[in-house]
Amino acid sequence: MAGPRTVDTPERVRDSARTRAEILDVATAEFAANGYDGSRVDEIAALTRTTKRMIYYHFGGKKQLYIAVLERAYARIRAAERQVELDDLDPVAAVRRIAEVTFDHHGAHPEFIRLVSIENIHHAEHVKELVEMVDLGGPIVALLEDILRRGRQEGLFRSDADAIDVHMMISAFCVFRVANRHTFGTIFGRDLVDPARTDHYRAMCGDMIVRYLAA
Amino acid sequence: MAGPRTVDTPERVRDSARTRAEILDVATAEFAANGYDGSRVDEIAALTRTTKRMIYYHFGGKKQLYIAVLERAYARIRAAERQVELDDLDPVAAVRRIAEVTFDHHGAHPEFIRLVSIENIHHAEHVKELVEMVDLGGPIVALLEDILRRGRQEGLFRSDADAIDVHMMISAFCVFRVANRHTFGTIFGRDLVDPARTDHYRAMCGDMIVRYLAA
Amino acid sequence: MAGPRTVDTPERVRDSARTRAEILDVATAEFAANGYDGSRVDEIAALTRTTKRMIYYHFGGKKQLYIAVLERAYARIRAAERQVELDDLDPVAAVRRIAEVTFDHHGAHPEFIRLVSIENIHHAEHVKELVEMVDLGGPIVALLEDILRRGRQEGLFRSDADAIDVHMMISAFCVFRVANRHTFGTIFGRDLVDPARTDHYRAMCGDMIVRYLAA
Amino acid sequence: MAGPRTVDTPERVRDSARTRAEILDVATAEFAANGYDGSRVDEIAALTRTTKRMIYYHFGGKKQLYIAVLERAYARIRAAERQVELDDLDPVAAVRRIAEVTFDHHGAHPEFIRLVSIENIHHAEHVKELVEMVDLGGPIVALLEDILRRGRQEGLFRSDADAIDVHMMISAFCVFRVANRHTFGTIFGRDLVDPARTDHYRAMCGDMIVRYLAA
DNA sequence: AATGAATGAGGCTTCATTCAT
DNA sequence: CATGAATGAAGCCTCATTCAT
Repeated sequence: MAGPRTVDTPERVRDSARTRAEILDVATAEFAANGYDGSRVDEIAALTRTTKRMIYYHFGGKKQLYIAVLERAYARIRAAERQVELDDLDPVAAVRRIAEVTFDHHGAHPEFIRLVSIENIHHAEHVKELVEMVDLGGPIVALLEDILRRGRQEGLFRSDADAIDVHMMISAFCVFRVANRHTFGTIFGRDLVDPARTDHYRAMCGDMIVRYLAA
Repeated sequence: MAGPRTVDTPERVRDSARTRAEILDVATAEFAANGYDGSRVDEIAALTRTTKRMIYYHFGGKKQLYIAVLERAYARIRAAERQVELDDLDPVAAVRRIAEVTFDHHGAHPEFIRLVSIENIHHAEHVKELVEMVDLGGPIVALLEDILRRGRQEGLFRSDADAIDVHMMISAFCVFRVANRHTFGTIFGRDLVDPARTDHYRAMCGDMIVRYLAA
Repeated sequence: MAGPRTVDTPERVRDSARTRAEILDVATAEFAANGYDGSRVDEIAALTRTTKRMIYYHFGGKKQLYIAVLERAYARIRAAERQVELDDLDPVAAVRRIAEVTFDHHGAHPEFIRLVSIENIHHAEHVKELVEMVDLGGPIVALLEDILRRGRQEGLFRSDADAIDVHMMISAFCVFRVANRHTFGTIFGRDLVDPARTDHYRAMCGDMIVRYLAA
Repeated sequence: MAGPRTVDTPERVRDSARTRAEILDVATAEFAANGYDGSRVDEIAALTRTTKRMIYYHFGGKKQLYIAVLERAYARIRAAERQVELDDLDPVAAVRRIAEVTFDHHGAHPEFIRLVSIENIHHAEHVKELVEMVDLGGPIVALLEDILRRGRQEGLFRSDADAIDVHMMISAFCVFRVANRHTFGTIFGRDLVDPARTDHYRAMCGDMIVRYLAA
């Protein structure tokens, strides 16, 4: 008699995870490229090795797929923030380091920036669902609060410095560079993500926040 | 005593212009609210006193209507920029004034900011068409270049200050506050456009650019 | 007091006729080019120096305009047939002459041929209306009957020769050459209306009918 | 005893093919009846057991459906031509047989003739696409060339006889009878496809080509 | 876990025609 | 005779989703 196929289940599971991941990859690219309404379930399926039915099987529908895409994208930037090492840096250098990490992450992940823009077009309705499950903002705010406290204690930072404000200013610069590169480039003839100018803008971002915070 | 209707624009013409304007108003709101793909020509027409057919008569189609909306929105911010008066201001005050005008315009016109975000989702393809007809960026750049030159001559500004960069930094702050208010507010629990915080952020924007530029 | 404008009416009338003629010219070209359903009232009007309103004023609507076009086209071929002179020709030469006149007329008026094709697509519904007003076929049939009678009497033509059949055979050849030139040319790589081959086909048409009729 | 369903084509596939065929049947009738522009996708769908959506699923659009209709119609006449058997016929009889086969095919397939007329209204743009994929004219021309060669060798046919010309003359007669029956019948009061006259016209067609070719 | 076929609602666009001036 | 604006019906097409196997 044939023995039971004990190895079977794990492989199926692994295939399942792989299928999910592949769908998420393609969907991320599509949603980032075309927006939510501009993306097509058919097209996403066609770019996958699986079929459209699988999207419904694994995710339930277009909207849930989009949320899953968003969740994974936010998870990745949280991971990046978690890996910043700045224990031995003085407050000023630490803030600059955070600005640079944000700058580089956003530069490296334009599709994430686009997803955030798309989310805002949709009044963040999907992120609202995410936030009920995960704390997206806590870590970076906690990090900044610690640095700012030290900086204020040492008399290096202005007394009204606020962690969320600082994060906002850094994000504004880093997000705008990527999110608005097309209109800005078209109108002003300057490509904000031109590699030749990356160092310039990274320094500019650091200068901006450091000078703003100076006591 | 004033006579009746001194301007002799024929009724027809006025009605036509009014119809166009009404469609543009509604379309601006719809496109800003739902994005390009998320907006419905039927819905735009329903919110108008005219019919769907008129949209095609006056504009030609959904895309051309969207471009017309975009054009009018950009025309308005150019008009706002043109009205800034800063002849008698010293360079530092002038830059701060420009930052504040931008800040206030964007705060007052969130639908414009949303249209710009939508444009970037579409890789600025429509703005590219606009730019072939109108110079959207020239005026503000010229204005800033003049101020920066004066500031550098007086030793007030850092020597590497660049007009387009300055405009970018100001825009980043002012655009982000409005464009990303939903995700930011959801994640960090802070409403960036809360009227109670408007003065704070306007000052923050001015500080940011003034300090960045300081020699 | 100003005198009455006595010369006015005649001019208006002449302009009216000219307007009608211009519309008919354009409409003939359009209907022949695109078929009835494929033609656009807007387009016809745009190609005219008048406006769309005039089409409705002068003709009543698209369908009536089409009928007017058809009527004028048929009137012209009747005129051509009327001008054939063959009193002094023997029956054989006369038949050949008629074939050649038909051949040349159809070759010179492809738009007429196309209108006839279009009419057949529409089951000749409009020609049926025309026929109630004008006798479109009588003249040519009478002409042929006369020739055939003489030919039979002289023992030159086969005894079962029939005028309508003869006209049909000639028409088939002359109409097909023009009406089906596009599919035929595409499939067989031969342009049936190539000027270099016109003489060849004209002779072929004459041979065909003369030999068919031979006793 | 016959076994049940010996061919194991899956149900799905058969259903798909049946759906396609049903749509093609209906579409052929509609396009032949109303022309391309006069036909309605909605109407075609309504006359089917499937829905309008399926037309787009299986064919892609109205135009592609029309091309598919055309392709099938041409495939059928090629098949008819292929089945002519005339190995043992002398050249004269062979040419007459070909004329008769064409005559009978066209008489039996008026919808094909109408499609060809419609194609010519559209300047054969769709047939041009077809011709890139299939050789529509080659077979019949090859057949005729062979017969003409034999006839010339035997001194039966005139020396300038050309295969494409012969095909054209036959086609002209057979196509005209069907394609122009409505205008011709209306104008001359004679129904060219009246069954009572079929034999007469078939013989007339044969006579025409045989006499034209005679040495 | 996978697949081709099917579906219904709704999207954008176009047309012939008429109205007000 | 002339004109720009307006209309309503209807056309073609696309989408997210589900069914049968």
